[in-house]
Amino acid sequence: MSRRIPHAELVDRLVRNDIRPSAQRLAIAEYVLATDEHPTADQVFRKVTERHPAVSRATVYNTLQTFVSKGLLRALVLSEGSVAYDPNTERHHHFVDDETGAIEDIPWSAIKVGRVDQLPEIDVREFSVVVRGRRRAE
Amino acid sequence: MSRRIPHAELVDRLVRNDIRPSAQRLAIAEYVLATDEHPTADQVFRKVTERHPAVSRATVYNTLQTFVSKGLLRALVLSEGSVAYDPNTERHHHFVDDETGAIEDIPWSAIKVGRVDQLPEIDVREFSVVVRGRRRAE
DNA sequence: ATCAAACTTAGACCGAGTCCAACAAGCGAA
DNA sequence: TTCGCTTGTTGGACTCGGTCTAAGTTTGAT
Repeated sequence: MSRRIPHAELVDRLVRNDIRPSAQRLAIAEYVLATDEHPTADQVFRKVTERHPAVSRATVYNTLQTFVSKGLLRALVLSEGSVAYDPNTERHHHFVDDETGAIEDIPWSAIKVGRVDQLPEIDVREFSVVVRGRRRAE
Repeated sequence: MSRRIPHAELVDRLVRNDIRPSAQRLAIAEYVLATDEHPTADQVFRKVTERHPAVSRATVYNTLQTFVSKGLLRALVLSEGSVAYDPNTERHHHFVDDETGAIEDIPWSAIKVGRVDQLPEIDVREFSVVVRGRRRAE
């Protein structure tokens, strides 16, 4: 997976979301907006600096936060230890593999959840189901 | 909330779960098994050492892991930053307050979730709904 | 060309959590 | 009892994810 996104399209996505398309941000976007790996910030840092060694840690962290605040990424708090980033900003659920710790998306339609907005005392902003288990041997 | 658990009952719960009731473990259990605060490991450490200053950080972390592996606690990965512990080991969902970051339990019966065990390719060990939002002003 | 705002950098710093080597306690066997 | 093994505890060093800061660079508007 993780199709390559054409440069022009990346620039366009940043600009449309009010983010100046600096070289560093494009380098980060190139990886993180295309991946399906749910990387942590540090994994993004390592991956990006493979190709662009000059990009600093602070820039990666700042940029990820910018992307989240502009809606290009979601921050997930599902994995042990650190926050993971998910370029799939549509509603979906998550599966966490017990063996590997890997996070995968589950389509919204695959699980029915009822009554969440009828909870008294809570203004629901969002909700999702987190499933933990293991991949079934095929 | 957070009723005091009698000493004898604490000892009994540890013993029944194959955990030797050392003084340190009891000091930790006394707080963490009775609280409804969903503390992080470090919060447990600080709370316990208020009363028992000699207990070391390593012991707290070790003990919490022991308690989790023996089923006295659940480890939650919901809060920003670190793992939180929940003495409520019955099935329940969680609500994370956007403003305060506080985690609260939602009764299992309050939300209906369908079709989770019919997911192809996944052996489901557990699942729960995480709701994020804010407490409604009363 | 100038200047301010936005951006990036390296490295210091922080705090949560783990690791380790040494010490202490608990417990069964003789 | 004492011996010796296992289990538990300690504190300090260490790691690692992440933040902060001060200084330098780039950008875009004028």
